[in-house]
Amino acid sequence: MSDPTQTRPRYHHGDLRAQLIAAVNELVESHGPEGFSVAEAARRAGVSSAAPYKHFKDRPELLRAVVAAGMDRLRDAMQKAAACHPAGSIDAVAAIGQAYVDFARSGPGVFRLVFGLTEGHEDDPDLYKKGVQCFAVVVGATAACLHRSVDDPIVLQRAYMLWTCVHGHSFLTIDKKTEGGFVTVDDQTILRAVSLAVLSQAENGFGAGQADNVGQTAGR
Amino acid sequence: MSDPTQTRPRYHHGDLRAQLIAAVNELVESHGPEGFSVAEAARRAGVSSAAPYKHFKDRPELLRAVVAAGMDRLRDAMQKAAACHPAGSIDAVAAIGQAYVDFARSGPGVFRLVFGLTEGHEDDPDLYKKGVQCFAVVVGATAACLHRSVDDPIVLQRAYMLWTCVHGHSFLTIDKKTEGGFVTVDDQTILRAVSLAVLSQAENGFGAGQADNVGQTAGR
DNA sequence: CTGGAAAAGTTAGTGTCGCTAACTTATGTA
DNA sequence: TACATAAGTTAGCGACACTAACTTTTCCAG
Repeated sequence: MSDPTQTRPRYHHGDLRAQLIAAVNELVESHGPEGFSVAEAARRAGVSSAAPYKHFKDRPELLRAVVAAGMDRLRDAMQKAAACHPAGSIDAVAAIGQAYVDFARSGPGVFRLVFGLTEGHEDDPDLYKKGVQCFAVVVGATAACLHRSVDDPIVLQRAYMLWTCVHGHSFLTIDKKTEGGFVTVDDQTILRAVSLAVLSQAENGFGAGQADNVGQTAGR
Repeated sequence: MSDPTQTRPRYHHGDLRAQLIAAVNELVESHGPEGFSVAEAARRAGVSSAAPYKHFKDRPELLRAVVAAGMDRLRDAMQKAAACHPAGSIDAVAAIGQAYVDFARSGPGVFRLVFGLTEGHEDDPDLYKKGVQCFAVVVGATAACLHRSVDDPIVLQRAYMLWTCVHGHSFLTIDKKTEGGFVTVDDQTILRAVSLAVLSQAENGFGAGQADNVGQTAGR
């Protein structure tokens, strides 16, 4: 009744629920977050404007389903990205960050829905759990990198710092705040620089040798 | 006709324009961004629901005015914060960051409006200019700190990195993503750590002595 | 002063949206 | 095969964004 991936054959007609979520995804990307309507989603799914309310209590609940699906995709993408690099490497951490930024860029509308808005969905325990799951990926990679436990306060703090930077970069890029030519940063540069800066402090002094090639890169 | 600060005496009744902006500010804080209506704002200002359209072309334009006022406040706050510390000091940079976070926390609705949404207002040249002005404050402090010119690519890049972290932290705190007890970060800690990490790289190796007291702080 | 243009407000009305109620139809199962 | 229920329908309500047409106030030129 709540898993959009498996089609439930006992349902009356098609899988309207999944179709509605897909429609909202499209609408959100083309008209911005909040720039959609239940009515329009129903229209695209070929049903009457009242039909969605058989599957979702109200508009926010439909939105929440879209957000939940988005968070699942984000978590999967980050896990997959980390798996491509040696456990405990800075590359793994940077790859997670890159996955995050890619997710934001490939679907700015949904990304904004997931993180930017608050139509009462931060109180939803399901979404909260998914959020924790996402953060857990970052924490895991951070812990491995620092050779510490996943509940070590230092690990949590560093993971959070990484998150803030990646999150901020994601938001600023999709908001086009980096355009105008006066800022030239590619993802690789910023992600590696931040990972290095945040993750090497707890170990020894700092990887001083790496520090100066950070400012050079420009293209991508 | 567009300056909400100076009252224009030649107008018919009161300064409805300013009152509407104020009303929307309140509504946005109490009902979330987008959780307001032109009609409700008019009601609060004591006029008919059609009156606002004598001052604003449509809903997005009213929104844009609110955003513009918010950006002005943000810029002023950052400038004021920086002025309390010696030019070129890390304290100045951290204070700017603190002002940014405070702005977000004191008015999450407006903050989200300024940075999170896209009801066509990133194309507005006025808002774009104000955005650049805000970033210029960060760039200025960064340049002073690094003893470099404000158009030095390294300065711009470092300023951008600072921005991403502060921006991300702001968003995650107002989204309550830091609650749940598993992350304990106070603003001071993260702001100083980030400023240090980002700003000391271009100079020499790194301020290694400071590196380890970063993880300790917990309360605020 | 005064007359008129224009600014700033009004009411009334349209189309859309969110959502509900009441009804109809298909489906799985006892 | 009967029937409970899931899944759809139409009709309708109240709210909202916005417009048109009208009224009132203010400013300013003569």
